Amino acid sequence: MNSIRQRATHVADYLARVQPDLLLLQELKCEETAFPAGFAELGYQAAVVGQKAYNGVAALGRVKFDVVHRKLPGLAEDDAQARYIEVAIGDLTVIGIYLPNGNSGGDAGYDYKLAWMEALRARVAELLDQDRDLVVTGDFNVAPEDVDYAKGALAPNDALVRPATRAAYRSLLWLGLTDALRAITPTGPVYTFWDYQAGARQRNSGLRIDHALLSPRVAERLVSCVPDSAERDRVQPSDHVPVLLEIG
DNA sequence: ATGACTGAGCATCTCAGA
Repeated sequence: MNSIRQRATHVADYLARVQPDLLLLQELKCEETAFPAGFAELGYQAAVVGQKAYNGVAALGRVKFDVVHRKLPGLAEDDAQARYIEVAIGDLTVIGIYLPNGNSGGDAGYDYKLAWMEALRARVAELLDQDRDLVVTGDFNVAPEDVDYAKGALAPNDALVRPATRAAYRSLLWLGLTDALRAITPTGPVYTFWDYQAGARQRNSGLRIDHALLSPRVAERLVSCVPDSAERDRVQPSDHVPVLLEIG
């Protein structure tokens, strides 16, 4: 979801209703000091990586977790974009990402997206080499296949579907990760995002760009993975909906 | 073919989002 300060009650309602063990948030659009404090009284510990105006990620857990990284290893030392949080729940590593969109900033903006994806691939490879159990989830800003966006919802050369974007995404998957939503629903459109413009929700002109990728042992425990599309029809909704992942 | 919504910020416009 975008803009946590606008939608703190949406999140609180979701936590109370669904009671996830862990909730990963993206596109907070606020600094850490401005992150809403009220989730603690619902029993959730918060870890926030924020910045002014843009980006921002967080983890909310009712299970105890430790923060392992607040920046994606492998990026430039002075990279200040708040897009990555890596936490550990015992033997399980969970990475929450807000992957760069890549449509702004010209060639440099798109190159940054590809560099970010390569750094993510390298970090995931490192964790798999260590035999860690792993979930990588969040807003990937990648529609992996043509079925993953409605006709006309994106230009053919959009940074979310450009061949180099999809190749980078496949190189991540091919480390041995399972796309949890596609393991549950192998074919057909399943969207996680509908634009605010031009009646996109009413026309079901959506995208599948929010993913949950599982390492092999975690994939064996997969029970369900489904976007909560009803959240898109709330008052003042985010343009993204939550993706609920259940592992046994 | 065109236009279109939302939030944040040194703000009545620009930038970014996707």
